[in-house]
Amino acid sequence: MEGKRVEILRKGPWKAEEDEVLINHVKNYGPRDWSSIRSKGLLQRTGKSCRLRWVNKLRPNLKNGCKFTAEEERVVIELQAQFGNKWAKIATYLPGRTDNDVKNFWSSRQKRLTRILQNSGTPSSSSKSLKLKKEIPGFHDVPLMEASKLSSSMEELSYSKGQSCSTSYLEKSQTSTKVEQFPELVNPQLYTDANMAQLELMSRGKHPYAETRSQVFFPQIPQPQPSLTLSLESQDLLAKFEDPYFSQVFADVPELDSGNVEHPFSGFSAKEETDIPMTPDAFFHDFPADMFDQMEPLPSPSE
DNA sequence: AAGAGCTCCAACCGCATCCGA
DNA sequence: CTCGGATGCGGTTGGAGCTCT
Repeated sequence: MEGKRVEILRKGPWKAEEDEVLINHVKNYGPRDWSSIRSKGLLQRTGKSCRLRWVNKLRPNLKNGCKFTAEEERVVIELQAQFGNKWAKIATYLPGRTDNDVKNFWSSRQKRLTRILQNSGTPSSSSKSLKLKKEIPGFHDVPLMEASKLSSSMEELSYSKGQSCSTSYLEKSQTSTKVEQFPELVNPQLYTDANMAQLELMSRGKHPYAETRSQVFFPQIPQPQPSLTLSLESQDLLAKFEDPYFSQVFADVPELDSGNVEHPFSGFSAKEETDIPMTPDAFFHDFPADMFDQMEPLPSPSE
């Protein structure tokens, strides 16, 4: 066996030192040449493993450890209905989220939905339903008049464990048309976690507000927001530009600078949590001319 | 307090696609 | 055109940590 070096391939959880090596590699060479990391002897990890680690954990501006907001939930649910299990594609619409995040979110949601539907046949069987109710503090305290806001209200209410996360571009673009404008019922399949919790209560034969009200109850989801009326192509583009890593990483990579990579959102995405320094005009200035062709025209102020 | 059950998520695997030689 | 390596993607799994009884 001489001449044939037996390579020990590391698997499993990453150590901080390994992360550091990986980050250094990306700083020097960009997010590519993953397999050279092993061939250079920097890490005993496969290129695939390195890439995955970078994409899912080390990439800048990831919302690691943050629960999906109600808005993100809605986007995932909507896009899943549209694209199917194209997690990578869906993830491009959710800044800071990876395909793995979306995939995990969806599968746990599916499990939960399955369980709820099963329990709906056996209302008394769900000791776990009680747990679910507990996961949404203040659930029973939401007055009926607030029901149409439930989806957004639950954004804060439903994630007892998750820290609050930064507002995404998507959310930001929609704050002026928050969900209170959309009380009407939409596709019942679009249950958010919060809605599912209500559904679960229903499945146990108990309306969340049954104690005080007798109105017909149904989970209420906001309608697609204006930003979602963009053509999918444009959204793709937006999502790419939105990715903060797009500029951050390449700014550090000299050999990639030749193209002078600069995206129209630079200066925006990095500060999206605080304020938007650009004027609306400047903001749209660099978009492709046809980008808004398929947008539904907003009513003019005079109307 | 302890054990069982459950959820979440990081990471692996296999297949598909891309791309350069 | 073809082949092989690199990369991307979606499905799956295993373990840590949490909740419930």
